[in-house]
Amino acid sequence: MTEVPERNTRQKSIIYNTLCCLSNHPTADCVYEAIHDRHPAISRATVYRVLNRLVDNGTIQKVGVNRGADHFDHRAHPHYHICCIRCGKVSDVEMPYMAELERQAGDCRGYRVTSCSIQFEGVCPECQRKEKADTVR
Amino acid sequence: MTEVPERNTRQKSIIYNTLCCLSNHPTADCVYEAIHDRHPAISRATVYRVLNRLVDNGTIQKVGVNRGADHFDHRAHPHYHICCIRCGKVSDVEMPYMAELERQAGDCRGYRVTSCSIQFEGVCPECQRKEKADTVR
DNA sequence: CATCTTAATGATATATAATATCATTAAATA
DNA sequence: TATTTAATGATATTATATATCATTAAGATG
Repeated sequence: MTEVPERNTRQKSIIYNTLCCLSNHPTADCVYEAIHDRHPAISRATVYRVLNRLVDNGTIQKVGVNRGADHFDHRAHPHYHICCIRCGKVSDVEMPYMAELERQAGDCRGYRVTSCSIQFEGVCPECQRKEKADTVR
Repeated sequence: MTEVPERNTRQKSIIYNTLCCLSNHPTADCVYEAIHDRHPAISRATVYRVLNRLVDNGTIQKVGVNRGADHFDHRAHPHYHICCIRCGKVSDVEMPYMAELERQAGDCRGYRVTSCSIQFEGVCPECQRKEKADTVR
């Protein structure tokens, strides 16, 4: 039951810094690729492990999407995301966070609600432009 | 561009009927297992294909969850679901559907919003009971 | 500073979920 | 009944992520 001390490693700071620099909600693999050129010794497994640990920490957040790999957001505070159904890109949604939603579903079916996320899907501006171009052709 | 006719096969009706009978938001694999005893010749791949086709049809809906396989709901009309973080069970959430949410995020970042789902997570009554029992022990 | 304990890492194997491929079957139509 | 081709069954493959385990090194201790 005693708290296990967490060690600060070179890998952790590199992975976290890279996530912050990328900033565009990359997947674990994207973070790995970005790191790999300059730090070929850092393992893919370590990237997955460190990102998940940062999520458990509450330092960052994981953004699950309908299809494909999880994305990661270097900002931990609760907010919504939208995922492009064409290219998979994830962006922030500038909408007030509805903290009362969890409570609203609270009594339902006797569940104790622990989290509640809204997943928006759509077509990003770039992909809309591509669509338009294809239609004209 | 012409519409391709869809064929009615024995497998489709068996798979759809099984989904309706199970009713408890099973995964594709659960549907396969339920079918396999009585219909060993029906392939797992066919179960996946037919379920996805029914989703595309709008006959049923796919329920994506944070962790683990997608679940399927034989009812197509839009409503929310909650997934137990202990046992993975999926249940309906009796809460009015907020159709205006899509519009609310509409202008955001220039995305054309196509869908919006809320994913509740929590601990189901059964797992709460187990937890309590474990704490007492 | 040297030593010790063990958390963290790197390499790899494995698990899981789902799709792709392709020869064969059978539904719908003529 | 014959024809066309969508659908199927078997299997391989892909994608994402975790598990395993020997090795490394962070942080504490003397």
